[in-house]
Order: sequence, then C-alpha cells, then structure tokens
Amino acid sequence: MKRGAPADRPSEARSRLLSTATKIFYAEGIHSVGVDRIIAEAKVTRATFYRHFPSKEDLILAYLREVHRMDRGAVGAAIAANPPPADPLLAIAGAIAEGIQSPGFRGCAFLNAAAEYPDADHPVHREIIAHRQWFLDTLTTLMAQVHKETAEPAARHFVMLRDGAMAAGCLFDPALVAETFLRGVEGLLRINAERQSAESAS
Amino acid sequence: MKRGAPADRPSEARSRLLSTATKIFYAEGIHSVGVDRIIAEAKVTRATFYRHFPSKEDLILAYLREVHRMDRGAVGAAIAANPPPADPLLAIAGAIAEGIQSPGFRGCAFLNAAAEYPDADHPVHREIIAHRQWFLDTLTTLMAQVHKETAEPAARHFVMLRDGAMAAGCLFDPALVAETFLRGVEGLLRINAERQSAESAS
DNA sequence: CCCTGGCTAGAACGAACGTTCTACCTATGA
DNA sequence: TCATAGGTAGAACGTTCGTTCTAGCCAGGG
Repeated sequence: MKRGAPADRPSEARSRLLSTATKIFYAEGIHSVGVDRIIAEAKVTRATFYRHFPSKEDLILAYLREVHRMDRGAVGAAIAANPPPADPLLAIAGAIAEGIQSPGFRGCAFLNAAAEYPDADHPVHREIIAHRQWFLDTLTTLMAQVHKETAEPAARHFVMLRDGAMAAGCLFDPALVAETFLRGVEGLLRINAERQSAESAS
Repeated sequence: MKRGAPADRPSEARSRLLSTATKIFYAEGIHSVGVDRIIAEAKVTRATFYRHFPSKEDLILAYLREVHRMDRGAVGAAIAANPPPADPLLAIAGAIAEGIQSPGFRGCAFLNAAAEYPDADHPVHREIIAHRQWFLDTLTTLMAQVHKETAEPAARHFVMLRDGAMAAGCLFDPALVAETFLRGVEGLLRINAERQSAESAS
C-alpha cells in the first residue's frame, strides 16, 4: 500500500477547483460565494469537490496558501532580479504599484479575508497573520541592509504604506494611489539611507 | 405615555436596531450576520424590523451612514479643539491612533465593508466611496493650510498611512501600529512645513 | 367613540447554504 | 484479471437565509 500524502499526485480536478476558487474568492469575497458556484465554474461535481476539500473552510485555507505562494514567488523574483546592493525594496514596491494598476485588482486577498474573519482564533485569521508576519520579516531583513538600527520601524512603515495602498487601490484612482505609494516608499528609503551615510561618516 | 418632545422622532425600536446592527456588523462583518441575530439582540420582532428597514441592505446603508456620522463628529471635534494655526491634522492622527489601541477595535468599518462589497455599482460600495471622498477632501483642506501647493499629494499620503494603520491595527500589535502611524504623520507634516518655510524665505 | 400607528408574537415561504449520499463509469497497475 | 482511485451525475439532507404574512395589543388624537 503506497498511499502517501493526499497530494502525492497533482489532480487535474483539484487544481481547477483551486484556481477557480482563487479567482472568485479574490474577486467577490468569501462569504458571498457558495461552493455550488465554484463547483459549477470549475466544472467538477460536488462529490469530487468534497473528495479534495473536506469542507469549504479547507478550500478557503488552500486559497490563501495559494495566494501566499504567489506572493512569495513575486517577492523572491524581485529580490533575485535586484539583489543587494541594488535595492530590492524599490523593486518590491514597483511590483506592488504595478499590481494596483493592473485590471482586476481588488486589494489584498489577506486584508479582504481579515475583514470577513475578525475572530483571531479562527484558522483563516491565523493564516492571515502568518502571511503578514512572513512579509514583515522579509522586509525587515531587506531594510536592515539599508540601515540596520532602524530596520524594524522602517519595515513597519513600508508595510503600512503597502496596506494603505492595497486597501485604497480599488477605492480611489489606482494611478494616483500607486504614485502616492511609490513617493512614500522613496521618501522612506531616502531617510534611512541618509541615516546610514550620516553614521558611517561619523 | 409618550413625551411630547420632538426627540421622539426617531423611534426607540429603530435606534435600538441601528445601534445593535452597528455594533455587530462592525465586530463580525456583514455577510456573516443574519437579520435574525440583529432582531434578537435588539429585542424587536421581525415585523418591526421590516417596518423601519425595507430590507437588510437598507440596514447596512444606515449602519454605514451612522459610522460616517460618528467619524464626521470626531473629525469636527478634533478640528474645533485644535483650530488652525494649531495643527488639527496632528489631533486627527492622535484620535486615529487612540482608536486603534482602544478595546474592540476591528479596523475601518468602510474598508471592511469594501472587502465584502467589491462591486463598484453596489449602493454599499458607493456609500463607502462617498465617505472616503469626504475624508480626503477634509484632509486636503487642512493640509492646504500647511503647504498649499502639495496639499493634495500630502492628503493622499495621510490617507494612505491611515488606511494602512486601520487595516493593520487588528492584525499586528496595536501599540506598534499606532506608533508607526504617528511617526509617519509627523514626518509627512514636517516635510510639508519645511517646504512651506523654504518658500516663504525665498 | 373609533381610527390609526407602532409595537409584539409567531407561523410560513422559497431560495440558498454546506454537506452527504447512492450509483455508475473508466483508466491504471499489481 | 480485477480491485481500486478518481471521476461523473444528480437526488436529497437539514439548516439558515431574507422576506412576508396574519393576528392581536395598546396609546393618542380626530
């Protein structure tokens, strides 16, 4: 009996289910989308759905993990393409600004999900927290290469600008939001770089 | 017997309904709360509910208008207590930072609602846009008294920091979020004030 | 007086929700 | 060869949703 992990073989139906859910949950929210809708658009049957996802909640968690995977890939690519000493933070900010202006942008999947799952003990909420902690940690590490002493507040500042930009991106003019965001990040990086050079000069 | 006072205008049952809805919608979200729940906690009957609010959507709109009313009151009070030339912007930022750290804080009611109503044509979404436009306009006016030329981008920057702080306030440590927000606002105001004095010197 | 308006109480509706079930088909590999 | 895993198709479960309805209670003003 070679029954290993439940995801040993990439099932066609499962990936169709997940990509459909990702698209619809992101575009329309979670509570307001029923499983029937996802089943219908993924062109699978109810039985198949419940074979791969024991409940809707499992699908929601898989959706968030999928978005997390994509975010990690995008950040990793930005860092790889702009390794220190080139500024990967500007590359990340650029990718965010680009995302905000791309068609179909509906904000941050995690912030949107957090609005629907305020209970801190809920598995969905915990998944959100975990993603955000990863993002903050990643930025803190990168920020430490600009100015070590203020890396943590600077990273928090970056995340705050990003959160604001992602939230406003589908409520204001995306181009203006992206511009405001990039200006803010540039200012933040400039200040930290000045701190760094001021210290190394002394 | 009823008071002859004109304060009778809003019925007791209606205001109980609205305050209950405001509390529950804000704390738990909109889609995940049924009308039965609000009816039960407001201690009214279904018939009474539908007498005052033709549908759930009307209650949701009333909820958002109620929060808007409270926000306008808070901003108005902050401006009244710190009229120019004292800085009302710092007072507003302080009130926001205080809100983030107060118990029961669940983020911005409008950002949360926007996550549940992404359709731009939906009445709820439009109510959100209207509130945000009012806030941006208010800040732009105040910002113009610091530095007229850059009032608009500075106000957008302020709103972006606020949105980020409100979104993160219930996902990170509120005290750290509030501190990061206030530092960001101080920096923003300092830069604009420097621009102002640099110009008036020339 | 009775009419009206705001309220209580609770039954009932159809639709949609998440979930379970039976029944059958079809590749694959031991 | 045959058991099995993963798929299709669709009925059905019980619950909850938003909404409507009937019926009755009580106070104030014409």
